[in-house]
Amino acid sequence: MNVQDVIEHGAEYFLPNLSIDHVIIGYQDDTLKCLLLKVGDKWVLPGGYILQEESVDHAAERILMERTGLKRPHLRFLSVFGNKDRKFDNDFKGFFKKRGLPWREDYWINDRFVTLAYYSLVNIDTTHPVPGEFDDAAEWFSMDELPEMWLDHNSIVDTARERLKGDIAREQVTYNLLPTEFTMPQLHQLHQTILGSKLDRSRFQKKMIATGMFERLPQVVKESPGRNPYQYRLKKEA
Amino acid sequence: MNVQDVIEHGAEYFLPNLSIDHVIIGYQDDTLKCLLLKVGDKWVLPGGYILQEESVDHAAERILMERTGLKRPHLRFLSVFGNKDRKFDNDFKGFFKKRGLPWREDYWINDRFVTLAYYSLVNIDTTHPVPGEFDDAAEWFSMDELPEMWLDHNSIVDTARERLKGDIAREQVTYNLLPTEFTMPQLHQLHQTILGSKLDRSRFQKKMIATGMFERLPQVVKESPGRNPYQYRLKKEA
DNA sequence: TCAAAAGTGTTCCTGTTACACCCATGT
DNA sequence: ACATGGGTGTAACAGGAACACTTTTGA
Repeated sequence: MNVQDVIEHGAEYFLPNLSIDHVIIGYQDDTLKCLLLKVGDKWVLPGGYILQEESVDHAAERILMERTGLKRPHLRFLSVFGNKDRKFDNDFKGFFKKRGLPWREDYWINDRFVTLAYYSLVNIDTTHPVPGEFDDAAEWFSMDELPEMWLDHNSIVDTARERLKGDIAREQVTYNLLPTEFTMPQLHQLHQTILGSKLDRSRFQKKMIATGMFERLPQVVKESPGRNPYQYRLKKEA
Repeated sequence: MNVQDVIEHGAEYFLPNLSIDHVIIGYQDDTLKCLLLKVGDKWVLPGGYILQEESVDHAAERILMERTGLKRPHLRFLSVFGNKDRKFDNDFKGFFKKRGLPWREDYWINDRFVTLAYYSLVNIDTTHPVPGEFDDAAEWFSMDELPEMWLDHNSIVDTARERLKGDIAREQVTYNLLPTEFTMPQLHQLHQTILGSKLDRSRFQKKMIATGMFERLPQVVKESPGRNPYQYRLKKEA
């Protein structure tokens, strides 16, 4: 479905005034990053609309899959963003002009939208972004240095970052951000990056191993100076 | 706005396909109760629609206030319910028949609706339910013995009950369910009711007092057999 | 004075904190 | 050999769990 089709016929297929946005979080170079798409001059979160005969959950997974190809991601509801003046008309106006397409005030996508925001944790190396019809580019940005984004998308990202901090204290899900095989020092550094504070290395390691979620692989990898760490991976559930 | 107005003109004022539902939780006779409204032959959660020029947050508070008169309730987002076949047409059909009103398939309220569910904790004695135009009655039901409800409203209540269990472990908000002055034994019993399990009385009391959130009132109340408990109330924030 | 209810204390145990110490490897 | 980084151990402490003890009241 190309841009013109979405504008003209989208209202027949999608629920109006309701959208889904994804904060897709990855980890690279000791930095938390999220996937953004360039639309016109600014950036947006990967998102989409809900089909009229489709559940919200299904739409969230479908949209994420369309942009990343991921089938079983760690996907979690973040929050509702529903300000009364949440309209993209100005942003779309610039986008249409840049594309040389006609723009009309009464396009359904110019309406006020309530969005359901989700966040997901992905391995950046195995995620292959697929820009959509509206997107001029797809890029990973440090969550601490975001470009100018449409409307409230900046604050959606900030909300996700805060939420992640709280969530890792309760549940072990961060391994989603690493390759399937990883070392404890890597996991340790990741947690420190998420929390933005130091964690006792010794205690962290024992705590992680004590969860019983990970199995140690006999292999060791050689690197530079010090001792070689073990690798771990998630235990398969029985 | 009466029923006929809502049906005929609601689509001009409200966002389509999106609703808000409230699980309003109170506590009475050692039981968690929630406020339900009778519409036709079955019961529904108090709810409503979002005005086109109104934020979602504002709508949630407005709707709650319309049905309870409460201005500053403990209000919390619960979850999105968005099954693909979430339509109330059959339920509305029965309701219209019972009221002797004409019913048409294409009424906007018969469309598929995604709902944003909230839960709130209120003091049952100071909450005065106000039935709306659609409602034949308003009643408090034990959350463990719900009547037959429209569509998925039963499971929304169940979700709220589960959520509450988790939330009280993290934050002290349960005092919202009690009068402004209460005793530790009362608070203790409330927590046991919410969790559905026994809590060590001694430890509970010390833990609550240790939070420093409550101030002890010198007064004591006389009752029956045993010793008279102190009363407590929430400390005013500085 | 006895049972019941409320307040306080004691003991045990677990998990957290902050280190110290021991291994392995590259320079 | 030594600095660096990874793995394990230990002592001090805080908080949770289970239960005993004391105080106050009505019958």
